[in-house]
Amino acid sequence: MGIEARKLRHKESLRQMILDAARDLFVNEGYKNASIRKIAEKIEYSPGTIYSYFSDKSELLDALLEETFTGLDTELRAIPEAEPDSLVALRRGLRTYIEFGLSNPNHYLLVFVLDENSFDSERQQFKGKYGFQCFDNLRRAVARAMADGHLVEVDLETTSQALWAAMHGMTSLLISQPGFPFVQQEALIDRLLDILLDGARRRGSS
Amino acid sequence: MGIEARKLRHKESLRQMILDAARDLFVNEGYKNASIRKIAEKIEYSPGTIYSYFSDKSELLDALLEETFTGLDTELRAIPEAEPDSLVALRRGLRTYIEFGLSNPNHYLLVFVLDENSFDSERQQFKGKYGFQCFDNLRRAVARAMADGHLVEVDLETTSQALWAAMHGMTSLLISQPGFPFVQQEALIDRLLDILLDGARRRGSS
DNA sequence: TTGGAAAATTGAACGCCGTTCAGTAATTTT
DNA sequence: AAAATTACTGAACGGCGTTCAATTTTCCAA
Repeated sequence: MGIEARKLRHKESLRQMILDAARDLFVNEGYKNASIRKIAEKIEYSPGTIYSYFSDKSELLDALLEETFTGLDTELRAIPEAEPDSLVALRRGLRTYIEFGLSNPNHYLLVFVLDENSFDSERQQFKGKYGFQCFDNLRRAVARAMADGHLVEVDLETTSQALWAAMHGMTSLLISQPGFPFVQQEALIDRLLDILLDGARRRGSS
Repeated sequence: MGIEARKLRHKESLRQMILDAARDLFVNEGYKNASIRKIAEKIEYSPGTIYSYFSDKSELLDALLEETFTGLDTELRAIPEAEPDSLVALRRGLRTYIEFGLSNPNHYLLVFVLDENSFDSERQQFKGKYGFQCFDNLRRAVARAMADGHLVEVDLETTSQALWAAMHGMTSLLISQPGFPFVQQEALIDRLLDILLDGARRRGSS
């Protein structure tokens, strides 16, 4: 059995080597510019070998996305446990989402923005999986803030989706339009959060 | 002189043929999948000919973007003249923006989302030009609503950028995540507009 | 009308790409 | 030691954006 185990360990380690090389190239040169040949050269194997570990280039991408987004999900899950005030927790969740995107711009864009075939709905669905998982965290945070009377109880799903859209917009603009003369980033994010939480807040108590 | 004019007209018409064929392919198959060879075949010329009218593939794209976005700019410019209530005008402008994006998804994504080289800042700047032009319309609408006392007078630029980000987010999510179980589109857009305009509104009068 | 210059167009060629697969090398089993 | 299984190679395929020498077409002066 030790032999089987070693073989398996070797396969695993090569698989990880491929992933590491791929991440480096995807992040630094973008998905399109990172060629299978370059990845193969980096790990000193032939291009063909990669295809016995991953069925195609986009499966490499999927594996990396899963790794990265699992991290965000963990971060988001921790917030409601650490923060008793549900409105503060919601705000922190929204900020965390944006900051994750800004720290992992390539990964973020690849999950939330279609740029390739347009069709291929099978894979598109899969790509989105991680996004939908993270969205659940947002929905729970909104639900809690509504239950606590902080937010007006307009349809939970609609409100959550509207907030997500706004977050996504801020994140993707900051990433993909670096040439635009944005005001100071922190102030801009705070202003959007102010507007959103104010606009969704239950009136009458203040 | 009539000869020169005819030659020029012919060059113009071939240029337009190329653009028409390119638009068709860019929109229907996406920028990446639309190859110069396919465009050439469509107009029954050789691939090389296209390069005596456009310096490269992305210049084709730029020309198409300019055509399309000039249309949006015109639409947006017309709103403040037609709508006396500045708050209603602002809302209509925001809606127009989203609807334009939804009607021209490929063009929208190509202007507002980077997906290619990541670097190449020269062209990135140029691509954004149209977006920035449209942003001016939003800023003017916000300024007017502030001047009329409808919105709280927090920094104009910051508020405008925050609203733009939210719009962009809704637009690009609806375009690029067709697999997500969104609630009814109209209701979702309205809810976001409600939240935003409520969150930015001057308090105390209601 | 015609000859030659100027302009327009061609299409083969270059160096990339993702992907496949017959063949070879390495390893394990018998 | 031979056979069988596994891992890996790298040439090859068809496609891409782009270039450019060669060719065709168009124009005007002689």
